[in-house]
Amino acid sequence: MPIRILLYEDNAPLRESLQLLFSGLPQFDLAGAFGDCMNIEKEIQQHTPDVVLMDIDLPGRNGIEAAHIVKRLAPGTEVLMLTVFDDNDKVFQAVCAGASGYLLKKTPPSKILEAVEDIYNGGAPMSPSIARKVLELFPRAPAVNTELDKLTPREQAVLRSLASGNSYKMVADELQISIETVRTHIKRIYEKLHVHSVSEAISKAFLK
Amino acid sequence: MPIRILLYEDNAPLRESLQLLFSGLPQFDLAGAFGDCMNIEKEIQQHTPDVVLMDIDLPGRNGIEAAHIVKRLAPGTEVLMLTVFDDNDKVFQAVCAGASGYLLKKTPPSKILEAVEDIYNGGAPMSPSIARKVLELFPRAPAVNTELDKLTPREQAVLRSLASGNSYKMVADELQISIETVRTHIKRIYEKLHVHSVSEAISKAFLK
DNA sequence: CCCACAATCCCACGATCATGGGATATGCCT
DNA sequence: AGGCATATCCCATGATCGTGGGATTGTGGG
Repeated sequence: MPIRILLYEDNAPLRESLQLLFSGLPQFDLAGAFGDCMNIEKEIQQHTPDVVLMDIDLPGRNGIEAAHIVKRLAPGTEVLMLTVFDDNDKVFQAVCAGASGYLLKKTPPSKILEAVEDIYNGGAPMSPSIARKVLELFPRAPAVNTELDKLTPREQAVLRSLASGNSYKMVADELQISIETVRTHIKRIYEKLHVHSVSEAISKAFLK
Repeated sequence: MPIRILLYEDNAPLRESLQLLFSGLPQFDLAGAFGDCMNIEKEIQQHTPDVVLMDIDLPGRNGIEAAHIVKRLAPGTEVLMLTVFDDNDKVFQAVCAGASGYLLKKTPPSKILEAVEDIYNGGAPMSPSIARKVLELFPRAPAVNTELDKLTPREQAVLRSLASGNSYKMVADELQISIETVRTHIKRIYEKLHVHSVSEAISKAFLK
């Protein structure tokens, strides 16, 4: 069965060339191509696409809003953003809107086709520079981390393992040390963070 | 100038074949290859690599800890994780540790070389399935909270209270219910989330 | 009018955790 | 050489948690 696609792109020449591109290939079924997404609710419900190719900078209602709508109406439908922007803000908004892929428009057509198949198969195709931006969005702890910094690397490793839901024994296995050593590390952690349970330690170190 | 690389991989055959792979190419300079990262501080300072290829599952001190160390000692050095794990937890930890790339070991050698160049040039090479995991880590507004949504409002309140480090008794006081009720709610939470401890529940509901 | 579900409370038993003692070894700094 | 931090391991005891029952109330949908 071909991958059913909807395309939203206000630039007519680009839209038509993409249309042409998909029309020649049996593994794709371009169900529709539109210059704006003012009626996207109807179009989504009518065509039930597997993948939506979405430009960000659209007239009237932009691609970010549209992505939100798609994910609300059809959570299983994958949204692949296609845009000239690669600034942090746009990437962040797109990700929060539920997009699972993000390609720059300079991406060669063959890569776009590949990306559609990728995203349909559960992947998240991204231009390398976009992927980097996504990573940079993560609150990578540097400043606010006063609490975590009090712990030695080993203690941090123990706490991370606990935070992922492991028991003492599982931590011991994962870190290749005895359970007694795990217990000792945890005692130190409790002293340093002034807490008295695993969940309290996780809370102080990671959640706030 | 070639890209200077350090390699950490405990599987000797794989390590050696990667060594061989790099040694034949002038654009790469594999400065060292090690079976563990117990002395990584020294090695980083001595070789000042551009890129560190890091296995996650190493004996003694794992790749996550090592990535933290690398980024602390040499923030400009890029860390490319190479691993068999693609679970949310490992990916999250790697990202938080400062890794900028994440490849599954099944990745063909040619793609690994490409990824090293990508990461050196400011990209963030990731296996598609990994990229998807990274996206899923984001707190998406309309709720990727599939897990949290399974819980009733009261159960969510209990779990939030636990996540802030409270004991059963403290939860009971906070929510003005008896400790037995708290225990019952927690039992339901465990059933619904398929977990067996407070920290595991917190992990499933909030951290992933 | 039931029935399912949410929310509340109770008990008992075994498993796990928290805490207080220890101990040894290694490396680093002075 | 001595002090300090880190990391490893051991044991005992009491507190807390995890799990398996059971129970009552109110609410909303079929």
